Amino acid sequence: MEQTRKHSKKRDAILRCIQSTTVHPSAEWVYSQLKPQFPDLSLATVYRNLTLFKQEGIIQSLGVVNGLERFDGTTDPHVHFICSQCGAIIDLPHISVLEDLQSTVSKKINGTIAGYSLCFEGTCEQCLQTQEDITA
Amino acid sequence: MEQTRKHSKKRDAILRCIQSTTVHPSAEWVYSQLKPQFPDLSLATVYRNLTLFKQEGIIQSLGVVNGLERFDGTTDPHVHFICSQCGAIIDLPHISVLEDLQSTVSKKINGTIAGYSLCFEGTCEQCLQTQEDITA
DNA sequence: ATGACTGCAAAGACTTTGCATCTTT
DNA sequence: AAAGATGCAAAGTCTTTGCAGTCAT
Repeated sequence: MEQTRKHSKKRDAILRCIQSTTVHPSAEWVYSQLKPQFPDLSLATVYRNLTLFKQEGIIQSLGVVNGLERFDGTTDPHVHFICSQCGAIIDLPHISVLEDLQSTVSKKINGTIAGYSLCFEGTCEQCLQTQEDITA
Repeated sequence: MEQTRKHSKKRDAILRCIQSTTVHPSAEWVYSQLKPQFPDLSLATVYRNLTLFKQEGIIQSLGVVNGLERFDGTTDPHVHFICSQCGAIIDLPHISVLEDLQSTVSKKINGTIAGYSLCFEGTCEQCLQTQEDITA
């Protein structure tokens, strides 16, 4: 039997939550956002639905930062900046040069490319600011 | 008191191991490689030293793939390809276009950039081959 | 009603840590 | 000797899973 999807308010809320933020949240973050509205929400449900969305390809995983998997409500490949101090993940506007790279790369490895992730790492503006404050 | 580093055969071996392979290994992989040569080696030691090398900046972490953190004995930022089927991480020759991007990005975010990681994802040649074999 | 969805708690998987012991200097 | 390094096992974290109850169709 084919698995038929049923409607679920919590699932909807989880998806809406991740799609309406720019923080590239972890499961825990989504959970804590929705908990007030759904007092009986379980973290397991968040994990289960996030996994589901990933499989369906409507969200993407950005990998693990400081032990927590981070998600992106957007599915198209794009560029991120991760602050190595606070773990913030900041979106950067699409950089078109990569289109060319993609075809170059697929030829080089003789494989197929499903997507890419270009990630810069360093210290974000806010953390630089904080440092200054402390040093001052 | 300043922590003085002492010499350790196992540490040396761990570093040599990760520096002399192109597989971008996990801690477990390094452990299993060295275990025959050091029967009393502990996985904890591998983890501890890997963490140490990371802090010293002589190796880099490529993030978590299928639940396992993967390392690279090389520290300079470069491009990788990850096979989403088998988890293989393949090095790709440096792509110079990124130099320009880096400065563009640092201006955009008003932060400092320590490095980047450009990662393509898809199916590697070997896995494509395997699929053909199965389908055939 | 039927099958999917969920909460809860237990189980898992990977990594870290405490402590006694062994090594290096 | 003194201080770091290691093995072992226990503890931690994040994530997944089993199961019984709940909700959507």
